[in-house]
Amino acid sequence: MLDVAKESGTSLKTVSRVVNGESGVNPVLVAKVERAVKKLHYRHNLTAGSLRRLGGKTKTIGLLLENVSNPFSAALHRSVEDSARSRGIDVLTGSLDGDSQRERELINGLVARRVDGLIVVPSSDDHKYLTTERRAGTHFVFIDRPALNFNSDTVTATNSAGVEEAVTSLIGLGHKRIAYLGDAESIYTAKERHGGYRKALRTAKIPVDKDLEKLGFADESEIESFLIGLLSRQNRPTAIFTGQNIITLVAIRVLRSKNLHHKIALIGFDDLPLADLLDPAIALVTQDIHVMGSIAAQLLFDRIDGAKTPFEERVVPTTFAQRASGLIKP
Amino acid sequence: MLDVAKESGTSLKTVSRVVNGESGVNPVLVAKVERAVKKLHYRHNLTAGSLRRLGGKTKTIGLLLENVSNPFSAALHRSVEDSARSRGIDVLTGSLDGDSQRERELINGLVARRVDGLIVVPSSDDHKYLTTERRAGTHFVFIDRPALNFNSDTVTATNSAGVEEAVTSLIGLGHKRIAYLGDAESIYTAKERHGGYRKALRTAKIPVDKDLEKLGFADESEIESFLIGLLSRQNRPTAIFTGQNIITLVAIRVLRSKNLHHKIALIGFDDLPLADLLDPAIALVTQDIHVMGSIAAQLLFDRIDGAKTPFEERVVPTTFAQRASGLIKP
DNA sequence: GTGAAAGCGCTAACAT
DNA sequence: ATGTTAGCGCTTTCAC
Repeated sequence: MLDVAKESGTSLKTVSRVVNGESGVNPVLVAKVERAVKKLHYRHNLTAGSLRRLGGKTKTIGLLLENVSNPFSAALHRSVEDSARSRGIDVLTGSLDGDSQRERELINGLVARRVDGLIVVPSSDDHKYLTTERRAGTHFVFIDRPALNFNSDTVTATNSAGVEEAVTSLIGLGHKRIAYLGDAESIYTAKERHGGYRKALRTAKIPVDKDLEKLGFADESEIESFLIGLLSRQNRPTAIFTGQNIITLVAIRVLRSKNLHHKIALIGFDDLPLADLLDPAIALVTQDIHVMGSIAAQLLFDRIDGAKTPFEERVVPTTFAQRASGLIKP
Repeated sequence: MLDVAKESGTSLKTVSRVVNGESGVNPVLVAKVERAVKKLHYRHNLTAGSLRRLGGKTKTIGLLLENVSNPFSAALHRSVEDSARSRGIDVLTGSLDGDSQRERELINGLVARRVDGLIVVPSSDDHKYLTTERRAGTHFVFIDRPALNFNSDTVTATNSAGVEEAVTSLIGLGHKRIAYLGDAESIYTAKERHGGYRKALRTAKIPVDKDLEKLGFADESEIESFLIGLLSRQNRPTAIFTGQNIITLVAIRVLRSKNLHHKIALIGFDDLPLADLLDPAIALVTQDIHVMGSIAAQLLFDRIDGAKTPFEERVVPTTFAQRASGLIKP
């Protein structure tokens, strides 16, 4: 910058003003500075600036996802990126893969980079350790699932109500034996979704049959074998609700292989590309990921801008995309 | 850091040594410093460090993709993230959406953040402007398509050979009227893929029928209407090759709506989730995205480490996943 | 092995 | 409207 000042015959501060587009600089000097910038191939150094800048903002946020390559995470990423870009903020991303150790490592790393804030799909089950980080000035917004032992802004979907609506529709068609396959209840969303299933049964006064439920699978083959067992029973279910997209995928495959895909109803949670092109088209309860991401970004930016309001817990409605597989009668 | 030094009764430099895990520090002092760090909630500031550090490395790279939420970009992102993580490097991402203006803006922004290097799926058709940036010390690796007017390391797939193989297999089944729908030839990969189609025809001495080809569509409805026109002709094609996944999707829908999905062969380029579950299962030519990403990351890290070797053009083989839709006979 | 001083590239506060 | 000076938090160099 000093070189540019010398080359243009001005002072360091004037160069700074021009480079930052501040108003109130003589156009003649602006032109001189710009010529020198070009000549010397000067590139402004943003990181050096944030060192001294008031508030020390780096105009960078962190986004910690389950896995940047899964469709849910990727869509969330895009939504956050769009909100961030409109404010000139860059996004550092990372995949946690459900690993709580990695969550801590990545958060520490991003704090060391002095990100202005973090949007996190949490992988750990205790976030007390963030209290210190927040005191040091880093803001946190949780998305998809809330933090534990740590109060913060949170964006979730109506997991329970979404499942309840879909299962109720199955009951409306006359189904009484509805299987439920989901993730382990230790996962917040899985517990919520299962709760919605149970609530729908309770409302319809259908007793819970634990043999029709399974929560938590080690891998795809375990899903498959449970389903095969379920379908080969005397008194097999007439409908299946799958609480997560990999489980839905396996269910589609198994139903096909048993040639039951037109006989047994199926509704899944989470979007699935091409679901409407399958035969039968697959009914799904989906989340409005774009809205969730932009709300999370907005909450974070408000905190970064100094909002001192109480933490918010925003809940975004799910959508029930009813399709042929959800309309099969018992 | 000075506060920590005071608290621990040591000097600033000793704190720096401890915080950076340098060897040759008295364990007693290390313990003292660590106690003070805890007590004062000290957090190391990485960005300040890179200001003075030799070589000025920020341990950050930029990754510019078509759109972080599309499956190809997302998979590439994950692959690069994994390579970067193993070297303690963070990744700043951005979506270009085919906008060359945005490409320049984002690259300028990332250079201003002093990323050590960039991996780019280019959206512009002239990269001469990067020459200056490279001279300033930023390294570039291009992926999926090469840069124009700018020599650099590049990772691409065997677009042409992949299509050629698939079209040749159609010819082997007896197809002579094979339609080709792809992106505009201004896009490198689209041109390559179309070239593979033409080559397969030439080898088999099948004359090109321009009525069976269309390159470049404004939107999905244009794809749809072209296909509908194609299929309602007297002398309609017996097979279709689609050079990109959105076109493949539309083709699947149109073939179904005309009830021709079991009569006309279809092979598409790029992976499509659930493609094997459709009826018929869809044959696809796919890229090994994971390998492409890790090669790109490796090339970039080598440059960052100072490699002065000539620029490399690495080509990763595609895979032909033959399935029912590709086996339909004329 | 440890510490003091200089300075990375920039912005803030205060002149002029 | 423009310039000067101090200092952000750290690493480097070099002296002890």
